[in-house]
Amino acid sequence: MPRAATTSDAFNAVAEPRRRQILEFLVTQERPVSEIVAGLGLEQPSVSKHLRVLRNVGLVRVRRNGRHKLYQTNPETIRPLHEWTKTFERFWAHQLGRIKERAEAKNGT
Amino acid sequence: MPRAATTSDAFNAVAEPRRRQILEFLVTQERPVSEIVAGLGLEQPSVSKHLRVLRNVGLVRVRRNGRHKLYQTNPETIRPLHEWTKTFERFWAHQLGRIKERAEAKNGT
DNA sequence: TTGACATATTCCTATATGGGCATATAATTC
DNA sequence: GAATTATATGCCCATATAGGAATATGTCAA
Repeated sequence: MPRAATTSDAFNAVAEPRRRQILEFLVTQERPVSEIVAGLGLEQPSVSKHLRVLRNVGLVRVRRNGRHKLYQTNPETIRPLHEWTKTFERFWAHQLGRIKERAEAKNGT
Repeated sequence: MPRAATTSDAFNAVAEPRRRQILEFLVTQERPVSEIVAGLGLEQPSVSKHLRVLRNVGLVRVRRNGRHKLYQTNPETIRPLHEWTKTFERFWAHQLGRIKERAEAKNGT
């Protein structure tokens, strides 16, 4: 079996660095494709393809405006990733985390 | 160019659901491979391969103990992912969401 | 050493890329 | 309609899977 499709979920979509760049670029403001191309220095077809992947997993929203299409990051879809990483937070942060960790280790949890 | 290697960074390594499972399983306690196999119901070679990927990006640590090898999640490596997702946090939390909702309602999206 | 247990690696295969390039679709203006 | 601008898609290719089965390596015990 090959690797899961980039369109299968946000985790896979976000694994690609350029897509992360695009998401960062589009989070403060909606922008047309041409601005992404110019702003990030990527080829236009490449940007369109990445946007398609991002749209398929709901990481961006589109809106047509004349001959432009305005894309914007949909932050809600990033939230589950945040929540997942957050479950590990207590294991790197404070002492309380480590204490709890040890307690659970003893407990077999 | 194909997709980046799963060993290229934590983002790619974590894109695979089983590897996320393994990380969750190993975060509270170090465990031998056999326990991962039993606990998650995966094939042993598959687990070994996933562990290799996780080790290559620093997401797990290994320690030999007799004929067992004890693996444990290294939460520090997940931290950058958490930080990245966190940069979007303020965009899903408050007013921006409502503004967007209204705009989309008008737009029919 | 031999045997048993634990883990890692190798080979194979089907599939999903992501970039480059050319081209198609869409919307606007003349 | 024709020309122009903006974006999307199609095709080709090299590469990286992830699973399955078989096998190799490693460690301990008798």
